[in-house]
Amino acid sequence: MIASTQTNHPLVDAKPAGAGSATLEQACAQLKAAGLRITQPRIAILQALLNRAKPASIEQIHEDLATASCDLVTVYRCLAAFEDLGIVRRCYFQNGTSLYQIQMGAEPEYHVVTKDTNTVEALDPALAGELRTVIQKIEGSLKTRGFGEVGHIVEFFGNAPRTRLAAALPPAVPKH
Amino acid sequence: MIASTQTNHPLVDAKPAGAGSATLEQACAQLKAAGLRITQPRIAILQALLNRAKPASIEQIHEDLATASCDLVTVYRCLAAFEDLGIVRRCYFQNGTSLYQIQMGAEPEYHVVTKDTNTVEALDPALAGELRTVIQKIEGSLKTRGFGEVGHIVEFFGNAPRTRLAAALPPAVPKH
DNA sequence: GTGGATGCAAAGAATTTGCAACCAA
DNA sequence: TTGGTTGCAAATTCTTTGCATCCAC
Repeated sequence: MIASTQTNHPLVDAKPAGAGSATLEQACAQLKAAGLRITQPRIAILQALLNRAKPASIEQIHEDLATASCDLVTVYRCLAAFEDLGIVRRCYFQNGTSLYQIQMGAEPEYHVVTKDTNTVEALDPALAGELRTVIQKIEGSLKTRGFGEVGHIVEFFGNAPRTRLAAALPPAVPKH
Repeated sequence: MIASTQTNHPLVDAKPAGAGSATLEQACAQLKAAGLRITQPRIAILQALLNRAKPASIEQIHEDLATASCDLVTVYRCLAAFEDLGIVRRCYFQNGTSLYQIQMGAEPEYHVVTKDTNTVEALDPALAGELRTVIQKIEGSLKTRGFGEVGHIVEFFGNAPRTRLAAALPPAVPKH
């Protein structure tokens, strides 16, 4: 259940790291390797994740399914399975909810979550690299100390414009 | 300075007022400054947080209150208020729950949460320093990019080294 | 055909809200 | 006195579970 830095799945690890962009095929291969079935809802959910690329909430993902919609419970179950396999990474949000993002064993990405709009942006690549380096050192150190299944959560937050703890946060004013 | 919030609470004086370590007086002063009242439940909760020093769940804090117990709802409300004031810092846990830790504007601490025992340990200080440095750079960069109220979440997870696991297996992580 | 997956409903858990009583300032 | 706080109960929201049905392999 952890955003492990590595996968344990030969099929995926064997893949040339060239991509960086996850594909539906890779994800399906991973499912298969784990003995899970390639079902219509799973494909639709993976598709939705791939389309977004950015972290999305369970609700958002469910809404994205549109015609290929399935039960919300199924989305929960599928995402849990995907997370176990390392296909998706879970991002923790300040209000306690989580967002899911396609990951596929690639290097973890770090981002800024904009609190008021609930959108996600990338960090400066150079700084993200530095961060990754430090995190790897820390995780290595933890493993040395004897910890198993080491993982981490890293999220940055910020407000894009103003917004103070307004009791009634006005809807993010989508374009008219 | 002597804005000394007079407390008739014996436990208060038991706490050493070391530099950098948060004290009940500081917390009370901060409450006062924000126009909030110094109530018995709030003192008890702050005390519990100070005694723990390490992140604790709302449930744990509530249990710690013992004789000075108050309603669980009050713990929720107080911690929310403390968080707004920066008196406590919230740590995000893998199962989606949060842990709270007294903070008081001091430098953020980073730790490892041991999944199986739900306990918390410090990181290697040197590595934690490196991490802090990178995070500060990133947050600075975000501010430059125009983000307001920048913040972050950083948590590491792992399973306890076997040696320690045998020692004590307290109630497992509150499942959710 | 078979066991894993799904849908639906219902249970649970965590957190919030409404409101009258209460008490710190 | 007075408005911030608390307690209790009920409501919400989010997530999980049970089980009969369904379908990928």
